[in-house]
Amino acid sequence: MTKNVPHFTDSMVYSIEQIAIYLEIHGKNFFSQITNGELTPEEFRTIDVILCNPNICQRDLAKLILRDRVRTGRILDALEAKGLIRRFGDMKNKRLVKKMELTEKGNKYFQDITKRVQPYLVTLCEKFSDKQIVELKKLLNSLKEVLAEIVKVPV
Amino acid sequence: MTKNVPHFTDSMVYSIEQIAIYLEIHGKNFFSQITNGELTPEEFRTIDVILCNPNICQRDLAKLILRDRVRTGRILDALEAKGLIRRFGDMKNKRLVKKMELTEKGNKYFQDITKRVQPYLVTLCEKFSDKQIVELKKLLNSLKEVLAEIVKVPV
DNA sequence: TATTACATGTTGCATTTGTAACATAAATAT
DNA sequence: ATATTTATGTTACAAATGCAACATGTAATA
Repeated sequence: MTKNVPHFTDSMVYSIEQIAIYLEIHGKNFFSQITNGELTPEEFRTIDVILCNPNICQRDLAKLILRDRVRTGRILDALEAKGLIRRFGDMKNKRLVKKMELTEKGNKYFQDITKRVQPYLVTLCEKFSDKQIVELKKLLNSLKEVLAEIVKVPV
Repeated sequence: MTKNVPHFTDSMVYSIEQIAIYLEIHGKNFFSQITNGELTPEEFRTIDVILCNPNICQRDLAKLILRDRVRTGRILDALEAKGLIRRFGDMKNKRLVKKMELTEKGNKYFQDITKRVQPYLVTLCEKFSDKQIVELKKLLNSLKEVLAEIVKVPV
């Protein structure tokens, strides 16, 4: 009697990966359009994380956006070059670290983009009831927690 | 009265993107370990799609794995070089196209990896009830359909 | 028939990303 | 006190990816 192993493409993981690809393609198109290529989706997310977590160093930021230190540094290089953030040295556990904050320009810019992103986020949810949205968010967050325990991010 | 725009990082989209990053990191580690770097997660997924969709040409495959033709072609180059698939010319709408099929070796290899992937997929679901799993899959598939309509994949 | 558009796959180059190593300095161990 | 480990950020090179263009052949159109 042969064991019936299900196809990977029927798994939840595959669905999420496909959704992520869609989101990536759309994000790239969307941002390149509404910002004239001045801001990438990843840069946008990073700014939001910086805003929600003031006074963190680069490595802490890396842990939050789940990217390694090199990549995180490069994102910040780009944001700094565009004048959207400012970097400054500071101490953390008696160690010199680099922290960052939004500039006036960055803040204004970010507010503007954030507003323009809303309609898209709403569109995605239109097919779902409020209750479904809540349920989906809850399940996704649980899944994220499971993954956070299993997966070690190289930071 | 200021409008209260929610943070992007509180959105469902952000959660999914983070989960996807976790899955990517883990997939890379996992596959590089159990296959000694011989197979990437993307190659594995591609093989599964090929198996589930026999007799398709490269472009049809590209549409299914949501990658452009260049990238799809390169994945197939790699799989062919490893002797896991065979490519052959065929006709589709009076047009010469390239199709592909698993080799004996590829089939055996794939079955083996598939079995080893199962425990991981199970682990991810452990925290959820069967009912929750069903619900989550259903919601994700709906979301995927919404995205499939909105996002045009450049193939 | 000539021309234009579409479908399919590939190539070449620029950009992005990943990996390993380096640099610095503090904490810890010997 | 000296050596080793840990934390943080950067640099340099290799690998992967994206994008535009090409190549070929069919369909559609003028």
